Amino acid sequence: MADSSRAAPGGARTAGPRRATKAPRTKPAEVRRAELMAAAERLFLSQGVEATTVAQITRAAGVAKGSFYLQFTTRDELLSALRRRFLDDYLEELDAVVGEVPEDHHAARLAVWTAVTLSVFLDGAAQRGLLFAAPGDYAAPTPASPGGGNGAVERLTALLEAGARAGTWRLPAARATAVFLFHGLLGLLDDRAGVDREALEEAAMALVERLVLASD
Amino acid sequence: MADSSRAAPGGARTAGPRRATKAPRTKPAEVRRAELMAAAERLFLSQGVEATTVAQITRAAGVAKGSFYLQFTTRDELLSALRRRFLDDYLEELDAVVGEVPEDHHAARLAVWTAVTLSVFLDGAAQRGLLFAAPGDYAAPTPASPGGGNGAVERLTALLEAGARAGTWRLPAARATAVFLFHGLLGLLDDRAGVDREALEEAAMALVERLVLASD
Amino acid sequence: MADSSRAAPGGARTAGPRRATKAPRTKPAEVRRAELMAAAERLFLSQGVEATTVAQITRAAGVAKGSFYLQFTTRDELLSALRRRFLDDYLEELDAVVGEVPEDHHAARLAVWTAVTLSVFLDGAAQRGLLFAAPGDYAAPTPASPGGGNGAVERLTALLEAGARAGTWRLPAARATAVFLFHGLLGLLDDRAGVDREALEEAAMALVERLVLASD
Amino acid sequence: MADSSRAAPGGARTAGPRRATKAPRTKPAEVRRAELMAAAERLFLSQGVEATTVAQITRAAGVAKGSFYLQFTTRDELLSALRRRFLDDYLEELDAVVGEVPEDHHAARLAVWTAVTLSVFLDGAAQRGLLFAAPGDYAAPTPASPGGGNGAVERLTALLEAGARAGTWRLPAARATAVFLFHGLLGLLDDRAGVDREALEEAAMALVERLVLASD
DNA sequence: TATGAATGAGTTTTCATTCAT
DNA sequence: AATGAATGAAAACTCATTCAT
Repeated sequence: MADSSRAAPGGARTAGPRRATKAPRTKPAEVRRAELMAAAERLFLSQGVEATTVAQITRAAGVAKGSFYLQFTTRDELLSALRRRFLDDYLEELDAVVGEVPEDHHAARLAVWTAVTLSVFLDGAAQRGLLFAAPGDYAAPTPASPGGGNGAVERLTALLEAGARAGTWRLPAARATAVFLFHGLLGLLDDRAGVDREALEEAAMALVERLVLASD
Repeated sequence: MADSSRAAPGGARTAGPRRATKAPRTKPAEVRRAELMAAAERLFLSQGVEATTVAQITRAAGVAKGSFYLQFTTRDELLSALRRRFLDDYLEELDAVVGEVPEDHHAARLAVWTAVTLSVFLDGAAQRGLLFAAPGDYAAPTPASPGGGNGAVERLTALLEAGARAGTWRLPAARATAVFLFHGLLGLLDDRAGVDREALEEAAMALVERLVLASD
Repeated sequence: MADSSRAAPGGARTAGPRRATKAPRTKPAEVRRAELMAAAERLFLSQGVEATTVAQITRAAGVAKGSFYLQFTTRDELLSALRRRFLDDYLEELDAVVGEVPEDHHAARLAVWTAVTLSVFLDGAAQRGLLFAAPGDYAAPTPASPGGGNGAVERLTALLEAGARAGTWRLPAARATAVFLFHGLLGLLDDRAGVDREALEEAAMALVERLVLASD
Repeated sequence: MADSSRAAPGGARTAGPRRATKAPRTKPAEVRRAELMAAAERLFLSQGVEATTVAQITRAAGVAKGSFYLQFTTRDELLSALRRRFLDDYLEELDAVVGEVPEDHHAARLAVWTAVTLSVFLDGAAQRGLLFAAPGDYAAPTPASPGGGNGAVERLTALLEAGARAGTWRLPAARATAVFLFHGLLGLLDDRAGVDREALEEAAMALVERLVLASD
């Protein structure tokens, strides 16, 4: 602030005792960014998003506070980046795996959609709560916010409609079913107290089948 | 902090000449507490929990900042109180309304459970996101956090099990079904973009029936 | 920031060993404000405006940092307040003292204007540089910023015009003369190296007379 | 840091095949310094000194941040350099132009001094406020700060004294008059609201004459 | 010489909580 | 019980300066 009373910063290493090999202090932006995101993810998980400060993140990442702002303009931007990355990965996997199933195997596609969703949110369980805390975060893109929605429900809706058209199942409201199904699944994940993965997957699959394939 | 039904302290009223008409500055703790909670609820709804300060709450409630701490030891305590109250009201209504249906009318009980849940969360839609933001907030009481759980899933589980025992429906995993159903329902609420209440209730009911009454 | 990880502040006195008499920790806003302004003025004087931090000001005023923001919404607001107060005082004195001289004693009015200006800026010498650092701070109110100007030049211009109309002096451009005179005076103040007050006033007066009463 | 006229280092140019056309990355220190100063001047003008960061300056100059510190040890040093350069140019022109007037034409010398000062500060108007913001920046070198002073007042003082000795005018206090005159002039520049250059110069000249040549 | 990633002290501002009246 | 001035511990973000490459 002052013209002439600015402190003279100093070097100061982070830690590391020797640096025998290389360990360049200066890393590619990509790497730094990834390290910060990883550190943040860990902290968000253990303390919650709100309780985590930029200082903690940089400390955990082993960089100075200022370095954070070399990668993100804002604490919030990090959050968005985390969200986006998680979603992108999820949707990418969804598309890849579902894409391998022949288009007219609707039931199989549904099973695969469910399995992938379950597995992604199981592994990234934490992200789920961390990144989609606000109600509406899973919501469909509305005219008001066309960027909304997360893609998963949209894909599922399309899948359900295709199956309905083909007569694989009968569904009065594909979109509502998709939403119900998606959230039901996530709820299951939230709730899994002492339930092992196997059992969880089995139960989930059964419920999905009941819901979609119900003869009624 | 005190009980609840305490007469408005007006010792000086009978004798003292001034302040004949004005409302008593000293209100029963219960009333103050309720006023603060109401103010907080309003603010949380319009601005979000994080963005609402104690100062704003007391201003809105028309009391001094210090008075807040006469009713709540902490800002967080207010949040808990709000949560607890919402849940208690919900569960109370659930018990009351479901209780009116004969014990052996399982399908009717399920329908009523659904209708009440839907209606409560529709009206208190906002609270939902405000008060149950963290993952696990709906979860069952675990050994780790025995205070967890919200009772709704537990009641639904019991209801589903009773119906299964009676043969009204067949369910391999009552608890999982209850969880799935509950979250699916909430998801539907989150997602309702331009859907009117009627349609929402109808769709929800249909889905619940499909899930539970599925012939399989 | 976090919902539940806020630090619990503590009391902590400022200093004062005993507090035998009264010294209420809680002072009227007016007083606190004045104390902060006084402290700021002192610091601005010795270190410059830019180099002075809010922390320094509150420390000097013997209050906690937060107390600053009870009186000023912003560091800049303090600056404005300081400016405004200085100007108001100056103009008030100008009006009061000049007002005592009969309206048609133009030369006397000019002398009084000069004396007051000199004395005010001598005593508040520092403010001058502190508060009117930006070029244009003394400027006339323009159509663009009608609030601009400091009033002193305007008053002087009117005074000079009156004298010209009365034939006390002849002036081709009253406004320009006023501006020139005002800044010349301030320059003198800036420059006074080892010159005592008496001498300064005498020299200033002589110059003003030369400039305005020049027979030419 | 080096001299100034150094051939563009192009040792590799004759042999190496690449970079045949592009400008040399390595420029003489003088040039770099000048480019940085130019960029800084531009930014200071448009945003203010305080608001301009080293990063902005280097970006505008098309060099890396680190290169700044190859030319200036400090941000403040750049400011000094800018100040010094402006003053040097001004004084140089003053000496050159005034020097062309015969030594005994005191009135003419004064007129020329005024014209040059006016013109320099009119063109470099902005620098004025940017570089001489602090009070005392125009002041005479004092025993306390012997580096102070800007030379202009000193030259004017000498000029006025010479004229007084020659009887061209009578001045009780040459130094005070010089200071008054100099600041009066600058004030005029500051104040010029909608006044064109011509009119400004005319008014200034008239005031200077009144002040110095006053019959009194 | 040139680079720009990295540093970290320092700044303003916010706000839960306390406590003297 | 009620008040609201006072507190001070953070938090987010900036930026002059350094230094390994």
